[in-house]
Amino acid sequence: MLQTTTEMMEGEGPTARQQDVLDAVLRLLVEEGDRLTMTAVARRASCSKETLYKWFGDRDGLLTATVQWQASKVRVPPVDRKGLDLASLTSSLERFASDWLRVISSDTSIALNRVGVVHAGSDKRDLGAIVLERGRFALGRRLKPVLEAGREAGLLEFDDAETAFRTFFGLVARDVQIRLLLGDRLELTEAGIDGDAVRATQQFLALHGAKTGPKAL
Amino acid sequence: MLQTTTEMMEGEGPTARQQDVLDAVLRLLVEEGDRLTMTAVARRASCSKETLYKWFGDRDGLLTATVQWQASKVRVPPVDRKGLDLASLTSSLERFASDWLRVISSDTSIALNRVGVVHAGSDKRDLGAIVLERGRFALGRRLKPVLEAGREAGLLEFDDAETAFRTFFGLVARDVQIRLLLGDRLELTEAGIDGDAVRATQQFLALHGAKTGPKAL
DNA sequence: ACCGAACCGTAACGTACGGTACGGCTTGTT
DNA sequence: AACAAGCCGTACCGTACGTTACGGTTCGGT
Repeated sequence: MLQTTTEMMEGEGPTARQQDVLDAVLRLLVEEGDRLTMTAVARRASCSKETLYKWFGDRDGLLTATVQWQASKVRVPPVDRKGLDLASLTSSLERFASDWLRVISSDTSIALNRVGVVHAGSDKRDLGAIVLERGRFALGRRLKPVLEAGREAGLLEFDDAETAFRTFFGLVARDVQIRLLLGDRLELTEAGIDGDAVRATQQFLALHGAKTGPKAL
Repeated sequence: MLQTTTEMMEGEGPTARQQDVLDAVLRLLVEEGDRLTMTAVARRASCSKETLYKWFGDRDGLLTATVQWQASKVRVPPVDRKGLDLASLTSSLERFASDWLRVISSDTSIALNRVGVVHAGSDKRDLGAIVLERGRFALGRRLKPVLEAGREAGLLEFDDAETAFRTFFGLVARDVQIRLLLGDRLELTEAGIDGDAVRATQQFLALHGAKTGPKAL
């Protein structure tokens, strides 16, 4: 409720102790869903509620900080645009696909997306927007340069990178995310994920691969 | 809380008056999200809370009845498997795709899916399972016979109908559902939906269309 | 006309939880 | 040693909401 800087809002990230608290929130979010209480957080993190409110302002502030904290932990392996050939492009796409599948099927991602969906349903749209921004849109920003590099190298053909990305997204995610969010017990094995990544990549290449030479599959 | 038949649980569907109540819940769910209160429902539906509890048992019972009621309203236009050629198959798929896009982008669907996601996050997994069952899985059951008819007619090629359906699902829905659930203002015009349906269908045919004769696109 | 069932509107109850206040402990500073 | 700051644990407050209870009204059956 306080507009005045309640800490955290400022530049530098959370302190080590605050990170511990946020990790506790994350774990609790996985276990309890959105009905976690401030009391439970305080108990789990071995801190007082007073401290929680001093650091994060209110419950929403705590959840927001948690979402951002988790998002900041996702590291982005940069893609080298040099020496791009079909093999390296293929493996890049497969890599993106399997990484993404692993992310969206993780407990934390599911819990965070649930929180985002809940908040998007209230008037507080912030959390949903953050999850979207750090998830789906961040992925798009990372992948589009790869697609465009592929096009410049004559390996891919498409008009709009955004549209091409969305096709790739659909081929990779399919019904996985909505099923997991709705509670479907969908067991994704390592091998299954890798297989799906290969399949999605091949399908994408079949749709957008340059028609020069014999296409794979 | 009552285990004894609290009405509704039995065979016949809700009475006309009960349907009015459920429609009110639906409207309220669209407006308020999951934070609708029993008091608000009673006021909106012009009925007493006592009646709500008598008819639906408790809050979850009311929500469950609402989800099932909405799901039962979706009518299924049967697909004729006779005289299947590429043109009719294509238009069937396009029809499915545009119908589906219209459903998942509707206010009621978004609200209902949000409720399902929320409940899937609690221990009450029922609502999520129902939404999944009446949504994604119902679509699969409806579409798979069409795909298999297309295969028998020599128009499609695939090993597993389930896998083929999931590909189609991904090509149609892409990132639309998760974006809407997370609160993204995604304006889907009629023309845009129809265009996406055509695109998804063409992509699906490019991947799974029989290799006899020149393929479209 | 009378009776009972169903139902409406509202008031009341109990509880869970967000948020606040406070006493005591630890740690670092002078 | 004395003091201040920061924080933990706990008790407390106010409120929102699920649930129950009840008086009054409508309505179909006899």
